[in-house]
Amino acid sequence: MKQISEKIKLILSLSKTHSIIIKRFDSGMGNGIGFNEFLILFYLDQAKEKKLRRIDLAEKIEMTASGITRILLPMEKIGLIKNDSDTKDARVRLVSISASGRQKFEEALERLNFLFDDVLANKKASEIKALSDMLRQIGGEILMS
Amino acid sequence: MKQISEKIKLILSLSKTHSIIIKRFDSGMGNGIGFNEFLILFYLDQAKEKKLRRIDLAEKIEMTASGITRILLPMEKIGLIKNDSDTKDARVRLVSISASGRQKFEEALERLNFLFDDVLANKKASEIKALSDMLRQIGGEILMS
DNA sequence: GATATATGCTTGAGTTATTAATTATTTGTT
DNA sequence: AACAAATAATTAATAACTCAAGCATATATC
Repeated sequence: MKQISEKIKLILSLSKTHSIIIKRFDSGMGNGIGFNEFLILFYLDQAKEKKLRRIDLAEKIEMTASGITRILLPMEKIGLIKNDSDTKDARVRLVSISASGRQKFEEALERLNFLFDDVLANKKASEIKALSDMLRQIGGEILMS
Repeated sequence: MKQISEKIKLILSLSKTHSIIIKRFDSGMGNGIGFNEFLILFYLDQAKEKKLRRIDLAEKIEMTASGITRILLPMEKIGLIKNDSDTKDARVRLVSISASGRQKFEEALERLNFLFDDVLANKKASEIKALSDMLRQIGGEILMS
């Protein structure tokens, strides 16, 4: 039996759990939106009145600018987001969340919170925070390596 | 500013770090194979002389049977895996890793280990194990919820 | 102030996955 | 034994992304 390091096991665990979460989100509990659409609405909601450039959105959700163009198109069509031009830079197309987009987002957020209330019921707040921080750190380290 | 729960932050962290890992793996460090191909080779390597059914592979890597069919086709063509039929059940097509597949896998594994030696350099073994266990637990909880 | 280079975004083509339907075979029921 | 239901795998159609190229605009350099 080949010995598999704990580092590799970590990657496998992370990958598997990620797949499970995305699958669950996309099949029903996402309130009609996919996980990446949820992420977009999240960052737009965080930005509040401020608008985001497509390129910034791309960086935040680890997607290409091309992918952003394509995912935003139907989102605008069904009124989840709004487009604006930048007065300072004509190349830029700013994106902001609409009222109905914010509502849809908040509903999805609530469902996600409910699910994880159950899933993480036996975890201490400190544990959750520690796990979260560690994951972020790892991501940062990879980007810098 | 809307308050975002630690639970949601955890999902965001997990998702982001996952994206970063996959991106890094698929662009170069995977030794020519993609992350899902790596996962397939991993489980086949673990199984050693035992062969796996496509459906089992699908479950292990959280992919559909259809996806497995498509990803295995080119892998067989370039000789990373081998196909066999089951003597007991004619519906089944068993898959096993080839010698060259094992070599390719071990090279990718080594690179991944090197990368994470750096990335996790400041983490204790116990921390890594704890993180890994917690992620697996969460995945399990979601499946049961 | 003209020209080279960089940046933001979109588009066409290709890739990789999914879902729904189909085929082949096995298992269970009467 | 006959037939219904379940299971393993594939296929066709579709979805969601990527990469490479291109267009428009902005910035820097001479």
